[in-house]
Amino acid sequence: MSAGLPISEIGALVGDPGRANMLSALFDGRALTASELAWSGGVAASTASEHLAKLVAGGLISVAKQGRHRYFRLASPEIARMLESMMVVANNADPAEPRRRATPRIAPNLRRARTCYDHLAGQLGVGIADRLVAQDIVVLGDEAGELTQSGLAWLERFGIAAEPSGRTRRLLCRPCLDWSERRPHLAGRLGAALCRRCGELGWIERERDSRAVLVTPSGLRGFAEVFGLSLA
Amino acid sequence: MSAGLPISEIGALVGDPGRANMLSALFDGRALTASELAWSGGVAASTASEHLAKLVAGGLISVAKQGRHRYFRLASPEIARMLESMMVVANNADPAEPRRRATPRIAPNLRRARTCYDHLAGQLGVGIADRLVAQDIVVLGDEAGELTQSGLAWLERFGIAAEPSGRTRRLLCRPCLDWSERRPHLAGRLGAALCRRCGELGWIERERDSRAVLVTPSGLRGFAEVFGLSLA
DNA sequence: CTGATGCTTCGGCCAGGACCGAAGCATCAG
DNA sequence: CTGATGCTTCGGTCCTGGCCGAAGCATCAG
Repeated sequence: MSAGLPISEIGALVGDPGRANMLSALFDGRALTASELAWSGGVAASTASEHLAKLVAGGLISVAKQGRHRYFRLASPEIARMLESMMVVANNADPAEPRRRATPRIAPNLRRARTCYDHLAGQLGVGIADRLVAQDIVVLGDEAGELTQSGLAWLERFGIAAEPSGRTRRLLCRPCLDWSERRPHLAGRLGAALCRRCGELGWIERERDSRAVLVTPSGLRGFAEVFGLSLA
Repeated sequence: MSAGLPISEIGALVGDPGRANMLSALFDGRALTASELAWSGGVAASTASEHLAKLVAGGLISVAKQGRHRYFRLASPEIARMLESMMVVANNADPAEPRRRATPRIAPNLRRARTCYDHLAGQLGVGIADRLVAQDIVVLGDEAGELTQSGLAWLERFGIAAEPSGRTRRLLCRPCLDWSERRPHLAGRLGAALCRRCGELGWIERERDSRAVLVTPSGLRGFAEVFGLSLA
């Protein structure tokens, strides 16, 4: 019911480097403790505490206390969507300027495979998207993607059941510009389902305290057999 | 190719009230002069000039000089998408806090009908969306909408041809949370096409120097006949 | 109980940046 | 040419807000 914040408040919340780094760290949908976020933000614990209080007050993140830890997470998928759209703009912006001090370097394991909110990103995510398009399982556009008829069958063989209802609750398939690869990977319900299924199959494991995803030995075989991906 | 700006820079650009107001003024896709934007931002011309320079440097807006005027517009549809997603977050955020000084009051004509980037918003926009859903012309979800079979025929009768190709270049139909009505209206290619067609029919006219849209007398009849809308 | 750990509050420092008015250019009208 | 208008640059003021360290609470381990 409330009239909501002015849009500038939202911008200002994301506009501080420390807070932006914290939000980026939360972007994969996991809950992190205040200490972890202080480290992500590159600030002292006291400063981080102030930042986190503002983010909570602004409704961008929510908090759950558990023992002597406080776990913070993004407050809603809308927040993740907003951050994503801001990343898209940030990546396209300002082609002339010499970079001030952009992301210094991408850790190789992050570049290899990581999560992006609830789906797979990095070389793995982009590779999967490429193969699904090449095999005519999905047709991908600028803002949305569609599952082909044969794609539906393929998915069931892979162990992902067709959605029962809620046909438009959340977009089935959406391209998401990959931050490190600069090419789209799959988001939306399909992206999340693929990520979940790969976890069930034991093909991937999430690393502690990081968005990085580890491909298991059986995953190496699986991605090669099913997707034709050779993950160097 | 460039690594792009850090996301915090983007946030900071939107994070100033003056700049945010200017961007909101540009949100309907039109080009405005520096003076007009100074007024929108509620700052002196000199201050506005500095803000505009920053927005241009950050790639959020582009400029075209024409005589002794300089016309500014949003640099790309991605920017509009980003602003929209930020508005969604702003509207949902912070249900507790007493509003600091939100948008003081919505001008009645803006509330009645206005443009939102390239489609219709306000009571008119929401009303159209309601009717199209009620008449089973579109099915609307949280993130996307679909045109029904009968809807396709209806659209052709209304004078909107089926899209020839580019089936997924831009999302056909997308709900967009209406800022004043707090309910969705239609965006995407369909929203833009409807807005354009209503203009062709002479049902609506854009007001000068404002996002407000005027419903003409023939528009009053048209909206009543075709959509069953009585626009008080 | 005592001590360690996680987090927040407090006090104080400091820089960035938002702001304005006046002056300086550019463009157009006459 | 002169004067009006649109916009930017410059100089200077002011204050918000980010930052830290130290101290204060809470929670858990022993």
